[in-house]
Amino acid sequence: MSLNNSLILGLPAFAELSGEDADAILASARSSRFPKNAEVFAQDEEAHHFFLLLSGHIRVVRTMPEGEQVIARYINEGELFGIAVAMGRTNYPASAVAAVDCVVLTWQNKAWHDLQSRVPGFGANVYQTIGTRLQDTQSRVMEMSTRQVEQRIAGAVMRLVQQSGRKTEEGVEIDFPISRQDIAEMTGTTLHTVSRLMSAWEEDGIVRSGRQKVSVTDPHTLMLIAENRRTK
Amino acid sequence: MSLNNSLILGLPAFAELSGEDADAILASARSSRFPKNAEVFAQDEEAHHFFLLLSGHIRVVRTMPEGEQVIARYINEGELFGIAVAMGRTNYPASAVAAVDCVVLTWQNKAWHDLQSRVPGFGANVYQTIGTRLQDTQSRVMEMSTRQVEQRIAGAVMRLVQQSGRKTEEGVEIDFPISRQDIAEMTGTTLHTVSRLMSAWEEDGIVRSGRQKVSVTDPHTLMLIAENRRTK
DNA sequence: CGCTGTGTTGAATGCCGTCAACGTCGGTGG
DNA sequence: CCACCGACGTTGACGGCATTCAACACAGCG
Repeated sequence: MSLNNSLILGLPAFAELSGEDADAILASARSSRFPKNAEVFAQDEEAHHFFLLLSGHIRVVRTMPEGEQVIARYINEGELFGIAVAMGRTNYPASAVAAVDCVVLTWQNKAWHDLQSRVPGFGANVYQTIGTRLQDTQSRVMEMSTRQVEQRIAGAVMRLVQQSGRKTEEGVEIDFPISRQDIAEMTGTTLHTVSRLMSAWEEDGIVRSGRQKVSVTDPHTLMLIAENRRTK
Repeated sequence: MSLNNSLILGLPAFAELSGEDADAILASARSSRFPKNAEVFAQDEEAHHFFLLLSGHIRVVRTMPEGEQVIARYINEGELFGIAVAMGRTNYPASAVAAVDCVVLTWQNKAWHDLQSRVPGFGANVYQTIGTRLQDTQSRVMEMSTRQVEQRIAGAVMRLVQQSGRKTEEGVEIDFPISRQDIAEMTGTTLHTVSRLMSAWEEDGIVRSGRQKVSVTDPHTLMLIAENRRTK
């Protein structure tokens, strides 16, 4: 047996699943390793598969005709991604790139129906996931419409440490490599502005950051900045 | 019989539906009229119903804690809306307001399961709708990240006339009342900037507009502006 | 040891938001 | 009918935030 069912039994998408059903589901999946910066799938490519991230972090990126890139989201361990099939799409609307070395489960689209019928609550869970992503994206539109750059960057960094933070001796660190350019592509600004603001925050002891690395040492103040309630 | 099944038989969400099934589905629905500016449901309110717009236009609005508003989308005739139940949400994430006098079909959430099992392709159609809305929202994020205000406004106006346009003798007119403020809330800018730019476009013979009314007389040039390819 | 990717910082420009004032339309009530 | 009032629209002046342009520093890697 190649894959152990304990890989998926703890995940929300496969809650309430029996051990033997889990084995059957894993039998139809393929496990693969993607080294850092490898592309799991490419934007506009025909969507024949869907994926589950077992370990690592995936960056989902949309590229415009003129070449500008926007980071749609980061995928965390245990999340489904590339689920074009669930939305009735035939092509991937974005690319998925490994932010670090990753392990990924891959299914063919034709296994979708089997998963829906075999796993209780799978469909509901998936559609809730999509719904959550829609709400997150709407919130991002609101943030870009109503907040200025410093608040948006602070909010983005807060969200990253909340959902992918790792405690260290100097605060909470985003546990994958992330550049100024990446943060700029998440917030609709430039790497220059990100660099300037993060330098200022470092002066004030709010963050510690370096090459592709960001730690938050004073989450409280950073949250105040995100809400534009900081008392200078 | 209070509702005629021809009301819904032509709609994409109810494709491949038999006449008697349609009758049964309508029997579980309630039809109501909402005058202009009436609220169909309110943001954060518990979601007990979902809706289908039979006629009119609905504006979906999200309000921030500080009071700023953002228009998430406009709903056209024949579209489902307020489908929190399909995303596993218990509250509405936005408000829905009638942009003109509207006729709306309302179901209780408990009718959701019945519709899914009785109508072939209903589930797939709904999830495709949600998927499309997610992609649209992502595109909006990209647009706000990479284009400047004039291009964004041009793009928004083009989309409005494409999906809700009505031919008149002086071009294609958006067939519901829309103010400068509304357009600003769709594009993340201010009513002042919208007014200035639309005045300039009117000078150039690209649009004709007045109180809560916008007609596009030169769609080609407006599209060029949206793509930042206009030769001044 | 050079090269590429990443990060920092200064200076100048300009887009567009803010503030302000005024004009106009349409509905409403006396 | 007309006067009033609120919603909507226009336009000018000003200024600030953030981009743009530029130059340099530093790290990791082959």
